[in-house]
Amino acid sequence: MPELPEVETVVRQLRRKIVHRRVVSGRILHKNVVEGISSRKFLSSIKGKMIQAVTRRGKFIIFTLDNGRDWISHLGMTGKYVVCGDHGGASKHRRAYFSLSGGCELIFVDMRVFGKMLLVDSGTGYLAHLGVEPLSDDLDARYLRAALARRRIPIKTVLMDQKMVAGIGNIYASEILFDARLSPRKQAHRLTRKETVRLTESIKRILKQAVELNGTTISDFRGVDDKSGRFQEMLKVYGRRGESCYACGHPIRRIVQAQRSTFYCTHCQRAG
DNA sequence: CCAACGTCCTGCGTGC
DNA sequence: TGCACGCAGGACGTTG
Repeated sequence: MPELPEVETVVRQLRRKIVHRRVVSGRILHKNVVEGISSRKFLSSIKGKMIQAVTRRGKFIIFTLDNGRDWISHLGMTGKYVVCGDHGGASKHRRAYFSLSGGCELIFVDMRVFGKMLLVDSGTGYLAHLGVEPLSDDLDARYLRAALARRRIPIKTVLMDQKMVAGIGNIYASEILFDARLSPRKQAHRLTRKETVRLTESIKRILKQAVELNGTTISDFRGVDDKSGRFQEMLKVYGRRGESCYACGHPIRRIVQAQRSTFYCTHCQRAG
């Protein structure tokens, strides 16, 4: 479900509610949720530990524990965390349950079970394969130009490659390319210097705006406290197949790239 | 090294 | 009504 803005929203909400609480007990309700070790081992490793911080890297959530280990979680397509009996905790798609100190409950709900949680020693570099954080200074036109130069695939597909830039998914890839007036079909290595600068600016502008609006709520995405994001009101192309482009009036087209939907305006985003 | 494709899951809407 | 199929905000392993 979530891309960088949604995960950032979740992390900020979780931070307010669960930092400095201890894990009193827990239950894993689906066998595929914990990766690498058994559910039993996972639970015994986090039990009694305090959550010192909640942070984000790409689309991963990191719960820093006070025993030198990180509890890392990915929401997959449909995962979400519900805290303290907030709306949604009673879902039949509950996959994990944690009782925290102070009478607080943390519940992981995930219909499709693509979400994951695992435990790593802090600083082992489990997330080291991820590319730069798009909202940090690490992402600039120079970095992007070098990264794109060796890729012989469409720019849309490259934008979603977490090893290049971490956090962009299917919705924001389309929105970013519309903002940059670039065709999603253009081969990555064929972007000009000028286009690369534009793309860099669009990545930052769109993601920053989406974070400010608490992400995009389509179908069932909700923040931890069940508030909707508001970026869906800003979507210019995603999910708008056949509708008129707000800029030029031409119909928005849907194509499939790397088995994912891409939406774009063939007039505003001409190849070439 | 790179690119393309299948797979892990469940549920919903659509059309026959 | 039933059923097959396409679609869904992701990532990774295998194959060529």
